[in-house]
Amino acid sequence: MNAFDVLSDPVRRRTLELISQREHASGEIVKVVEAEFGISQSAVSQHLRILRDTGFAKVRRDGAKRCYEIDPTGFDDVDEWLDQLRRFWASKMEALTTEIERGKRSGKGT
Amino acid sequence: MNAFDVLSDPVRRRTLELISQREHASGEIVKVVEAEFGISQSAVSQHLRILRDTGFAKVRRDGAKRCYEIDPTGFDDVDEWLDQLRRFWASKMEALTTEIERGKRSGKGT
DNA sequence: TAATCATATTAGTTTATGCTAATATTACTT
DNA sequence: AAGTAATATTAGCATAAACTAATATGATTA
Repeated sequence: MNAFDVLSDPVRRRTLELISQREHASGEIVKVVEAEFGISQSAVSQHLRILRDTGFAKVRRDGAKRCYEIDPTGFDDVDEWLDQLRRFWASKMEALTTEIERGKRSGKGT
Repeated sequence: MNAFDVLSDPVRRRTLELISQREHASGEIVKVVEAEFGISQSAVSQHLRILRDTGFAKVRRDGAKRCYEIDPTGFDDVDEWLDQLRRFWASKMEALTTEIERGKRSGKGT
């Protein structure tokens, strides 16, 4: 599953919000998400698996509990793609700015 | 449709790559996407509509042609969400760094 | 104005993904 | 060891979203 597919789900985004603040046990995430989205423990667990498999979350065992924390790795592809895209339109804007400056210097208004 | 949903489709991402570099007529986008993904003009047109409706693309009429260019507006939600998330784990990392520094000063290893 | 080109829209089908229900696994407690 | 708690997994169902085929719209050309 693609990094953008991962982020396209609201439950997964909410989960990432939670574990980006501090480590959360699976059960804690289930409680919040169950309350806000009305879905089952099973559903949450399946989302957690996706977050693990795609490098968005790391797990630590604490007895029977599993503690999830954010893993920045998953965001690398997203960042790279967004940055690459922005490089183009940033350079386009720069060209526009240059054009405007040129206009100003030759006294042709803003 | 959510901004992340928009970006979760590979055809839409490819389209955004194209129009971030320079304006493209609908037909040009269809050609590229048809070659790379093997989908119809209709499908591409439907994707273009989504990009318009969600603030990722702007259109200019040029006779019968429609010229698409990137609209940064659509990325605002994405940026905001990512930034917000990062603020948390950045501050966590900062705390960690501080902790490490403290260890160093009190001579307890790296 | 008829024909054609460029693009958009609609209806209906297919498919991927998210969900539930049930069950399995693993660890802790008594 | 049995019972319980915490979490994961699996199978099957439901639905949203992507696609095709057909058609509509709007601009250009003959």
